[in-house]
Amino acid sequence: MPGVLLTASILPTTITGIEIDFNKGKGLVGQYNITEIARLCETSPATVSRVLNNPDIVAAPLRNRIKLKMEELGYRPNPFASRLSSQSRWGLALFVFDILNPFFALIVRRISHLAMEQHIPLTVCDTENNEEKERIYLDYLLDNKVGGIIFSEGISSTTIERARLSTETVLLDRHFQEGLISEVTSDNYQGGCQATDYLIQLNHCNIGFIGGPDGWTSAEDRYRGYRDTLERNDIPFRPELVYQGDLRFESGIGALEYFLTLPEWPSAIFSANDQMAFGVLTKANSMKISIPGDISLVGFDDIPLYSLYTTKLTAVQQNIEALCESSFKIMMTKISQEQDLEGMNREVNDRIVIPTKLKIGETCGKCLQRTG
Amino acid sequence: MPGVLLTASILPTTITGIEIDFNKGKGLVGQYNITEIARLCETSPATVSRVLNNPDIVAAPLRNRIKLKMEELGYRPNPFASRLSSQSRWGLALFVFDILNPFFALIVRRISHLAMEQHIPLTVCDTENNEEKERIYLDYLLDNKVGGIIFSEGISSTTIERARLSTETVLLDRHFQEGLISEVTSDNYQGGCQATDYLIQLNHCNIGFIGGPDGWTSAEDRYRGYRDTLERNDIPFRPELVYQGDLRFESGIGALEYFLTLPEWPSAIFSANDQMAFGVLTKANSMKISIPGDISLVGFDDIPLYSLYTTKLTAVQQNIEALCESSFKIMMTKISQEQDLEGMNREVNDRIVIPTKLKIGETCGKCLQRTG
DNA sequence: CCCTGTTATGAAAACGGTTTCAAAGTAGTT
DNA sequence: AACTACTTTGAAACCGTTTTCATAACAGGG
Repeated sequence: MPGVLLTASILPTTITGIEIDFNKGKGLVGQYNITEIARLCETSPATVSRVLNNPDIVAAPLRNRIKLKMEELGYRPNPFASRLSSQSRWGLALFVFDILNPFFALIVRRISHLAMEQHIPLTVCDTENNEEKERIYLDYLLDNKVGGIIFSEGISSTTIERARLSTETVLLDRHFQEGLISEVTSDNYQGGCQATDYLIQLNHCNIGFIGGPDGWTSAEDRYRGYRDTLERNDIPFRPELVYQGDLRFESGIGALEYFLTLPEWPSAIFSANDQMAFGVLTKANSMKISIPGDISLVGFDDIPLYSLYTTKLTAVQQNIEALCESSFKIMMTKISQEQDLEGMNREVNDRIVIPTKLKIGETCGKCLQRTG
Repeated sequence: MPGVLLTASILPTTITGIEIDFNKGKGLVGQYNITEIARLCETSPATVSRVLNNPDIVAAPLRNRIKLKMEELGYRPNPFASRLSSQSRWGLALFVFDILNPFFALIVRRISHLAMEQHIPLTVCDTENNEEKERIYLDYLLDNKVGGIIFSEGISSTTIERARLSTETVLLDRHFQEGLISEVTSDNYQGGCQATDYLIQLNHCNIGFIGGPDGWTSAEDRYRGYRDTLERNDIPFRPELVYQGDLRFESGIGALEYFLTLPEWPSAIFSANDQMAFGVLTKANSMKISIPGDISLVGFDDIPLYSLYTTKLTAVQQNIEALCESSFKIMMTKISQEQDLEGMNREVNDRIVIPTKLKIGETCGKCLQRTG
C-alpha cells in the first residue's frame, strides 16, 4: 500500500542487504495453506485455488463449503506463492519529489485513497530530488512486478524512460517526450495567462515572475503563459524580472530579496507555486512591505491549507482532485486493457487537460502609477 | 512499499480484489533465472543461490565467475520465489496518522531515509485516523511477512495489539500498555513542565492549555506536566482553561475562539503541538489580538518550517532526529536478535526517553497584572 | 442407447528460488 | 597409507500457489 513505500531486495547492481530469518518466533500467522484447506474439505488444491480466483466455475455446494472453511480458519493465501506462480503484475506506485510540500502531500493522500478503495496496494516513493533514490525505488518496483507507476513533477527522465519500458506509466501534471506516455495536467499555460492577465487588468506592467527549476514542465508552461500574455498586451518582457526558484518556501524569500535589489521594484509578483508565494508573503511581512499595498502577489496551486493563514493568497487554482482521479482512472484503464487486448493498442496515449481557475484572495491591488 | 503503499491481496475478510495479468506485454524484464545462470556457469542453482546469500562459502574462482555472469546479464533474483522458499520476514512499516502534519511528514522522511540506507523497504501507512484503513494495511503487511512495524501516535490499540502478536513492534513517541512494547519517546512530561514553568516565571497564572484527543499519550504527558507544574507553584488548576483539540491547525483556531468567550481571558496559552499553536497565532492575527502583547503562546514540537514564518513561535523542542534514529536502531536490534536468539529474550523491551528543550521565540511576554 | 458437448474436478507440472543432505575433494595427523 | 576433519559442490526436496490437461459426470439430441 501506500506503501507503498518497500522491497525484497532493494539493491543497487550488487545483491546484498540484510535478510532476516525468524522461523521460530512470533509466527502464529499463516498456519494454513491451500493444501491443508483442500484436505479438510476433501477436495484438491486446484479447486480451492479456483474458489479464490474464479469462484463461479466451481459448483455452489463445494464452493460454499470451501469458503466457509477458509473463513473459519482465517486462512490467508500466501502472496509470494501466488505471485510467483501467476507471474502477474500487481500494485501501483506513485513517485513524488518532496512529500513535505503540501501540494504533493495532497496528491499522495488522494491517490492512496483511490488505490485503497480498489484494494490495490500503493507504494509511495519520496525521492527527495535524488536520482540514486529514484533508481533504488524503481529497481525495487520492477523486481516486484509493479502494475503501474504514476509520476509527478520532479522525477528524472532517466527513471521515467526506464519505467516506461517495463511497466504501465502515467504522468501527473507534467509532460514527457511528446505523446510517449499518457498524461493528465492542469492547464498550466492557461493558468499562467490568467494570473498575468489579472495583474495587467489591475494596471500592473512591472510584473515579476518566480519560476521553477529547469525541466519542470508545469512551471515552464506557467512561464510561457506569463510571457505570452505580456506580449499580447504589448508589455515588454524584462528578463531581470524573472527569478528562478526551486518551488520551496525559502525560495520565495530569496526571490523577494532579489526583487528588492532591482532599481525599480516590480509592482506585482506572480509565483509559479503557492509555497514560494507564501515565502514572499512572510518575508514581506517581516520587512514591513505591504502586500498588496506595495506589491501585489499571485500564487499557483491554491493549497487549501494556505487559505487559512493570515492573508488570503490570490492564486490560480489547480483541481487536485480531478488531476488525481483522472490519472488514476487512466492507469486503471491501461491496466485492464493489458488484460484484454494483450498490448494491441499500447501506443494510444491519453492526454487530459484540466482547466484552472483564478481564485481572488487579498493579495492583489490596483497599480496606481504606471511605469516602464 | 514504500512501500507505500500496498498489497498482494489487501482485502478484508473476504478474498477479492482486481488481479491483473499481463504476461504478454512489456515484460522484457526478468529474463534470467537462477537455473539459467547456473547452466551458463556450468554449476548448480544451489551454488548460485549461495553466491547470492552467503558468498563466503563458495570458492573464490567459481564465485567470481558467477558474480560476473550475473552482472553481465543484469540478473535480478525474483523476490517472490526467494521469499516463498526462505520463509523469511523482511521489510519495515511505519504507521502515521496524518501525513499532512509536518511533524509526521518529518518522521516519515527521516525513517524512510534510514531504511533506505540499509536497503530495507519501508511501507508508509497513512491511516487518516481510520481504523478500517489500519486493518487493511495491517492485513497486507502481515500477509507479506513484514519484518517489523513502527507505530507513531494516533493508531488504535486494536491494531497495535494485533501487530505485536505477529511481528516486531516499536513505539515512536507514544506509550502502549506498560512495558509490552519497546518505546522511544520525548520527555513529554518534562516538556509540559518546561513550558508551564517558563510561563509562570513570566508572571502568568492564567494559563490556557490546548490538549490532544483522548488516548494520545504524548499529549496526555504534556498535560500532566502542565497540571503538576501549576500545582507545584500553588496556582489553582481551572478546568475551563483546558480545551481539547485534535492537534490540527483548525483546532487552534477553535481553541482561541473558545478562550475568548471566557469572562477572563487566559494571559497565556500552552498548546500541545505547533500546528494548533500556529492556528492560534493566525486567528489572533486576523482578530488583531496581539501575541505576545495580549496573550503569550507556547507550542510543542518546534517544527523547523514554522520557525520561518512571520512570528517565531516559542516552543518546546522535540528532537525528531533522535526519536527516529533511536526507534529505528531498536527495531534493527530486535530484528537481528530474532535471528540469533530465536525469541529467548523476547520480553526485554527498551524504553528510551529523549529530553526536550524549551526554545524561546517571540510569542511570549511578561504578564503585567496578576489575576486569579 | 449412443454420441456429443458441456461442466466440475483432480493430478501433476510449473513458478524461481532456498536448504538439506550426501558425496567428493583436500589437507593435516599419525 | 589410513584416518579424520573440513571445505566445496550438486541432487533433490520443498515453499504455496496457479494452470494445463485429462477425466469423469452429466445433459441433451437423435
